[in-house]
Amino acid sequence: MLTGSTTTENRQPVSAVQRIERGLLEEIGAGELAPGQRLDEAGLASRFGASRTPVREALSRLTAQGVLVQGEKRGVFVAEYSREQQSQMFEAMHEIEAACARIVAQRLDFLSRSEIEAAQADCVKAAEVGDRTAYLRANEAFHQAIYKATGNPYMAEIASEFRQRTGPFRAKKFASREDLLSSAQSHQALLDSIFSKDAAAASKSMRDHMAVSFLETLKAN
Amino acid sequence: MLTGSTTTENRQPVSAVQRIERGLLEEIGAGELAPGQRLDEAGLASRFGASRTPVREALSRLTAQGVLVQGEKRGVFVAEYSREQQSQMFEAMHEIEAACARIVAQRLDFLSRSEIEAAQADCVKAAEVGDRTAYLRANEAFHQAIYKATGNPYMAEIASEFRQRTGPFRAKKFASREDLLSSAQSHQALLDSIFSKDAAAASKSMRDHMAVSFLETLKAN
DNA sequence: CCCTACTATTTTGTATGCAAAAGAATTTGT
DNA sequence: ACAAATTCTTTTGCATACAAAATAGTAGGG
Repeated sequence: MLTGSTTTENRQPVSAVQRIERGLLEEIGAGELAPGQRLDEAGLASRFGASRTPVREALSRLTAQGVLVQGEKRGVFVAEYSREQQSQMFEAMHEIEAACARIVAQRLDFLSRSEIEAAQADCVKAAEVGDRTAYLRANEAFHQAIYKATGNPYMAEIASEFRQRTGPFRAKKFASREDLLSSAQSHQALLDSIFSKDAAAASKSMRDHMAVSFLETLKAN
Repeated sequence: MLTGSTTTENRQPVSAVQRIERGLLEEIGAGELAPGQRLDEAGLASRFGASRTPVREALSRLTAQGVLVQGEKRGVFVAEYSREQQSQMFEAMHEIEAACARIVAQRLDFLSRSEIEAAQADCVKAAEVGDRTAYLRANEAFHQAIYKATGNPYMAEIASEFRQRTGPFRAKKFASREDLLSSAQSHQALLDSIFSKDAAAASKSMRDHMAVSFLETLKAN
């Protein structure tokens, strides 16, 4: 969304701050750093082979982005959310995703349609062989292709950020091959409505998709 | 949105980082720091009576939030947006605001209705006496009351952040007493539809309100 | 006058040290 | 045995110094 990018777009050396920030984001997204877990400046400095200064800066940036939270007096923790908060986050996410679907239905062009279809084909392939890791990656790419097709970087960024935040608990619903196949099938229904260019239908279809997704996520957590 | 809060909720001393971050946010919002303007670590350190360390941290946090952007090789600048980017930002803002209106129409209760009405009364009062500063403040409070009424802090936070980002160029449309009155009147139409509890009408009404708002902003800039 | 090379200056990223605050452990008193 | 006080340790926020990178300024040559 309105957050700064941590991707290196130019050929600049990656600063220690960026390395640490990125490394932590990956660990949080992968569930290696659990919600509520405390992060330790000195330990991280040692782990990432840097001094406390860039560690502090990376931690501070991540608190500014809401990924980490600062304790009242001391300590920085991985943000955790109650069930109610998760539900509110999903609600907001539903709204954003539905808006994205509507916008895409209105402004779909040949290129973005192709990109979305390619991403869906990857989802289907990964689901059929029951490759969970590949499916998670393909699923993300699928949704990213939809965001890109909005042609609005701000919509794309908000949506991406919600996906990142909800990623760890969302990932738990993809336990079996059947789960993967079901998800990929759900995508197809969604795409049919988007490709119909009926904005209202696309929006509704995305809401339905997200609602099912949320229920499955609740069951899996 | 999903950014960390910079408000001090407990009785903790305000750190230099927080002071600097807040000070810069205020200056940007007030237009005292113009889009594209370069910020200078040493100058800020001197200005805020601190060393470079907290200045760097504050700047880094604000780049993480997208309020500032880092130059390719050096320098930190106030983020600036092309007309197209502003348009995209407004589009995203329209979606969020329309979603907020719909949610409020669905879940309005006595307390939130009262709060919104009180905020609108302040807008009307400020508009009638032609007090621009008071109107800007009341207008923000009005929109904040709507966000609060969603009962969803994530929706509220995204919406607030868009308002903060678009604030400087939006403020320019409130030049005369007539502008203020017109805006306050537009609010009333919006509220009628929200208070009707018709979610679709509320959503549409907010879209209309935002569309007019955007056109006026274009004219004033 | 323009271009290149060199030097000086500025900016950036980070390491280290220090003081204050907070928390944990130990000691003392009842 | 328990509570309060004291001491020790850890954490936090920040200042300062240093080295590397980037930029600006100057001199010399064509």
